[in-house]
Amino acid sequence: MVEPNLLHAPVLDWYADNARDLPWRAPDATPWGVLVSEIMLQQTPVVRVLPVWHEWMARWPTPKALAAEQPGEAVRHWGRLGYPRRALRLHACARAVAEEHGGEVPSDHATLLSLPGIGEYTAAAVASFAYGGRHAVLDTNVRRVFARAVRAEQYPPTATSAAERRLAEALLPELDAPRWGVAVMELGALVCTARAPRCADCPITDLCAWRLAGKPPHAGPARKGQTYAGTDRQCRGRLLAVLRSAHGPVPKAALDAVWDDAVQRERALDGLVADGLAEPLDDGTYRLPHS
DNA sequence: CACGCGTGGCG
DNA sequence: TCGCCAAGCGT
Repeated sequence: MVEPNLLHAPVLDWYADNARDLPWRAPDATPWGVLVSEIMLQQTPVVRVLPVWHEWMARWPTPKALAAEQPGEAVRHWGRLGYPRRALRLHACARAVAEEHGGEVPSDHATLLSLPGIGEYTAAAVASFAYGGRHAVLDTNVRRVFARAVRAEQYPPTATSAAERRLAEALLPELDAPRWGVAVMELGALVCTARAPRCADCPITDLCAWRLAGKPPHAGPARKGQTYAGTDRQCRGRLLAVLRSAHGPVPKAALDAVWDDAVQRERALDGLVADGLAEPLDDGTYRLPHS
C-alpha cells in the first residue's frame, strides 16, 4: 500500500465544498448520459453544453433511441456546439452500442476506446465516472494542474507525454479514483485556469511547485493560436448552418449565398460531403446525411 | 505527430 | 479590439 499523496486530502476536501452541480454528475445519471456529456464537452465549455445535453437526454434517453435516427438528426440537434463531426461520431457510436453491445454502454476501457468518437480521455472518463473504474483521466485541466503543482511549469506539453501518464498513474489513489479524477478536473476548470489562475483560492497553493518557483512563464515557443475568420472552418460552419436550419434538401443557390469566395466555398462543401456531414442529391440539392 | 476541425465568451 | 481558450479525436 502506497503512502497517501499529500495532494489528495486538500483537493478532495475542496471538491466537496466547491463542486458544480452538473446533471451528468447526479446519482441518477446513466452511463449514456455521461458518455453524451463527455463527447459534447470535448473543446466546448460547460455552459454551452448544458441546454443541448438536456435536450438530447429528453429526445434520446438511450443509445438505441439515437441509433434509430438518421445521422443528420444528430447533426441538426447538435446546434451550435461546434465541431459537428462529433455529432456524427456520437451517432455512429450509438449504433455500434445498439448493434454490438446490446444497447448498453460498455464499461471496459479498451472496448470504449474502440467506439467512434471515443479516444483515450473519453474512454477513461466514461469507465471511471459512469462505472467507477480506476483510470487516470488526463484532460487539459488535469494536465495543467499536474504541470504546475508537480512539474513547476505553467503549461503542459502540446501532446500528452508518457511522463504525464506515469505521473497521473502514480497519483491515482487506490480507493475512490473517480472522485479524485473529477476533483482535479474541477480544480483545473475553476481555480487553476489557463489564463489567470486564482492561486489565492487554491487548496494546494502551499504545495504547488510552480507557485513556489515564482510562477515562471511558459518557456518554449508561443503556442499556436487557432485563427477562424476567413478560414475553411468558418465557411463550413456557415454552409452547415444552412443545412441544419432547413428541414429538407436545399438548393445549391442557398449555400452559394452564404460565402462569397467560390473556390473556398466549393472546397468547404466538398469537405463536408467527404466527412459525411452533407449529402448531395441527384437533383443538385444538398441535405444533412441519411442512412 | 502535427494538423484540421466550430463557436462564442472573456480579459 | 482581438487573440486566447474551452472535459479531444482521427488521420
